[in-house]
Amino acid sequence: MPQTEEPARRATAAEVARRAGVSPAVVSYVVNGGPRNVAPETAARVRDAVRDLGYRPNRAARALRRGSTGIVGLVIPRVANPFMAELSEAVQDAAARRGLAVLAAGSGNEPDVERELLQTLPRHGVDGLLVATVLGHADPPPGTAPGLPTVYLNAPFPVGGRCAVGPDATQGARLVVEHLLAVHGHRSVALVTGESGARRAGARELGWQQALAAHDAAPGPVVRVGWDRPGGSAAVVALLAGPQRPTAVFATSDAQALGVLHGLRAAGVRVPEDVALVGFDGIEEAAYAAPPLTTAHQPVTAMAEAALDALERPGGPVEGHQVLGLDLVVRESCGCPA
Amino acid sequence: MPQTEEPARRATAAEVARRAGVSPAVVSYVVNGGPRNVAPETAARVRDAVRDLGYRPNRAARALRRGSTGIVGLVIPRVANPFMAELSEAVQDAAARRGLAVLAAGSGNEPDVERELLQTLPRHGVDGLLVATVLGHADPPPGTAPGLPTVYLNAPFPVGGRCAVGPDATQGARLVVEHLLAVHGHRSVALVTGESGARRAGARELGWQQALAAHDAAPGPVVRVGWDRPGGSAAVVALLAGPQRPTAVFATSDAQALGVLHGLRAAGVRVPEDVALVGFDGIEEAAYAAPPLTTAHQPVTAMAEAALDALERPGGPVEGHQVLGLDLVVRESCGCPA
DNA sequence: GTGAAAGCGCTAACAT
DNA sequence: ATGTTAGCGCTTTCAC
Repeated sequence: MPQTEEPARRATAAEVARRAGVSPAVVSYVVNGGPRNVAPETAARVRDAVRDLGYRPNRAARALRRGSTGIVGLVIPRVANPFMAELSEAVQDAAARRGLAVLAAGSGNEPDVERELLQTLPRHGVDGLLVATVLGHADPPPGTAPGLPTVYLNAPFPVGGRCAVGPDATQGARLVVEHLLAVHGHRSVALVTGESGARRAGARELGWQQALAAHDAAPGPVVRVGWDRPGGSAAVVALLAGPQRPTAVFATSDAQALGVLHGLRAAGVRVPEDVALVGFDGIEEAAYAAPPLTTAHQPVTAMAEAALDALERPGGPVEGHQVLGLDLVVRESCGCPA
Repeated sequence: MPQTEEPARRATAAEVARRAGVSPAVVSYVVNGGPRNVAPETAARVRDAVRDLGYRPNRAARALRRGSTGIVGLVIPRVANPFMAELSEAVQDAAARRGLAVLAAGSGNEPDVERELLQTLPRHGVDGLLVATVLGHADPPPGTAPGLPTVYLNAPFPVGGRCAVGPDATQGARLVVEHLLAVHGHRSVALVTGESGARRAGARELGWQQALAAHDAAPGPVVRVGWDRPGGSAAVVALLAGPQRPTAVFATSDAQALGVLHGLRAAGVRVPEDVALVGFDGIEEAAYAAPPLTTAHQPVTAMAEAALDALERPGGPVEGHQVLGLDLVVRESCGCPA
C-alpha cells in the first residue's frame, strides 16, 4: 500500500460532524471561516475530522445553496490561435490566484457557434463570462445571459453598455508603424488586417492611418484576410501583385505577420532587405521567426487581471472601457540590426 | 428595446410547471426526454412554457441530484505551449460533440502545482479528469481523487494501473529519424530532448535509437533541455561545441526544434544545408518556420476522441494503453526540396 | 458557542 | 400519463 487510501465514497459534512461530535452547522462554520465563530478547541476537532475523512465540500451542493460556482467561462475564437492561447493562460493564472476555475470554449471563429456558446456556457453554471472574440466587438453586442456578469476581453473599442477591457490597439499600431516611418524612413507601409466586419480591425487600422498621417505618408495598400497564419500567407499574393510594391508591411496580428513572412520567403522576397515587416500581439513565437519579428506586445497579464477584477467587483462589472498600453518590441524584421 | 428581454431571475422548473399546468416531474420528463413518457400534447405545452420563460435547468441543482456535472477537467503543463494548445482544442471539440464542457488548468510544468490541481479540479465537481502532463507519466502515477474517472492523455507509455491514450511515440520518432537516414543518408543524428526525469522522453529517444540501430549508425550526441523553444535554443550551444558536429538533429518536440532552428540561425549555421533538422508533434507553427519543419504529426483529434470515449465508457475507463500512430510530414528542414 | 431545521432547484421513485 | 414527494449536501437563520 503505497499511500493511505482515501475512502471510495466522499465524506459529507454530516459525517465529519458526527466524527467531531458537533453539528453540521459547526462544520460549515469551520470550513468556511464563518459566518459564526467557533471555539478554537472545537474548530481543531473539526479540522481533525476533516483531515481524517478527507472531506471536501461538495461543489454542486455548495453552488446550489450559494448560487455561485467559482467557475468563470471564457469564450475565445480558438485556443490553438497562439495569441488566444497566451491570453487563456493569463486568464487561467489570474483566475487561479483568485481561487476560480475557468471553463473555456472556442467558437472556431463562427459567429453562430459563438452565439450558442454564450447561451450554453451559462448553463454550465458559470459565475461570470469573459468574452474575447469577434462577435463580442460587434455593435450591438450579442445577448448574453441576463444577470450574468460579463466582461469583454481584448476589446479595442468600448462595447455598447458593457464592461470591456482591451489593448490600446490604436496606440500599439501607431507604435510599430511609427518605428517603420521614423527609424527606417519608410514611406509606403501596407496594411494586412482582418475582415472588415470585425471592428477589432478598426483600432489597429486607425493607428496605422494616424502614424502615416503624422509623417505625411500616403496609406499603402490594404489587404484583408483571415486573422491567422494562412491569412497572412494569402495576403502576400495581393501585396506583390499591386502596381508598386510597398517597402514595408504592418500585419495586425503576429499570426498574420508570420504568414506574410512565410509567403514572402516562398516568393523569394527577403525580409527585411526587400520589405520590412512588423506585427502586433507580441506572442512568443514571434521571437523565434526568421528574422525575429518586430511587434507591439499586448499586456495579456494585465488585461486578464483587469478583466477578473471587473468581473469580481461587488455589484458586478460596470459599463466602461479600460484600455491598457502596449510595448514596442524591436527585433530584426523591421530592419534593425540583431 | 433591441431584443426581447429575458427575465432577470431565472425561471425554475416549478414555474414552468405552473405555467404549463403540469407537475414539476413532467417538466423534468420533457426536458430530459425521460425517464417516463409524456403525452405529445402535454409535452408541447411544457416546451412552450419553457420557451416563454426562457427556462434553463439549474446546473448546480441537477449536478447535486444526479451526481454529475457534465464537466471534465483537463490538466496540462501550459496552454501557451503550442502543442498543448492544439491538444486542448481537440479535447474541447471532442467534449463539445458530447455535450461536455472542459475545465482546463495549467500546471506551469511544476509537479507540485500539478499535484495540487489533481486535488482541486475534482473539487470543482468535474465528472472526469484528463491528465496530459509530465507527472502523469511518472511511475507510480500521482494519486488522483479516488473514484474519479481519469485518463492519461498524451502518454507514450502505459501508466501503471490507469487508462492511458497516447501517440506511438517510438514509431513516430523512428519515422522521422529514418527519413534522415534512409532518404538523406545521414550517419550522425543528434538528439535534442527533454529532461531525463520525464519518461515521456524515453519513447521518442527509443525510436531514435531503433532507427539508428536499423541503419548501423552510431547514436549522435544527446542534449537534454526544456521542452520548449528556449530549451531548443539552449541546446544549440552544446550541439555546436562537441568534437564532431552532427549532420542532422532530431528534436523531440516541434517547440524544441523551432528553438534549435533559431539558435542555429543565430550561430550562422544553415538548415538544411549545414545541418538537417526534424521535429516531433506536427504543430501548425512548424509549417511556417524557415525552412518549414519536417516532423511527425501527432493524431491529436483521434487522441482526444479516444480519451473522451474511454472516460465516458460505462463502468469507467479501463486500465490499458491505447496507442495511435503518427504521420511523417515531409517539408524542407530535412533537406527535401520545396 | 452550538444545534435544529429550512430550503436552494432538480430528479426519480412511488403513487394514482 | 401524470402527480406527489423525498431527498442530493450544503449554508445559514433562528433558537438556545
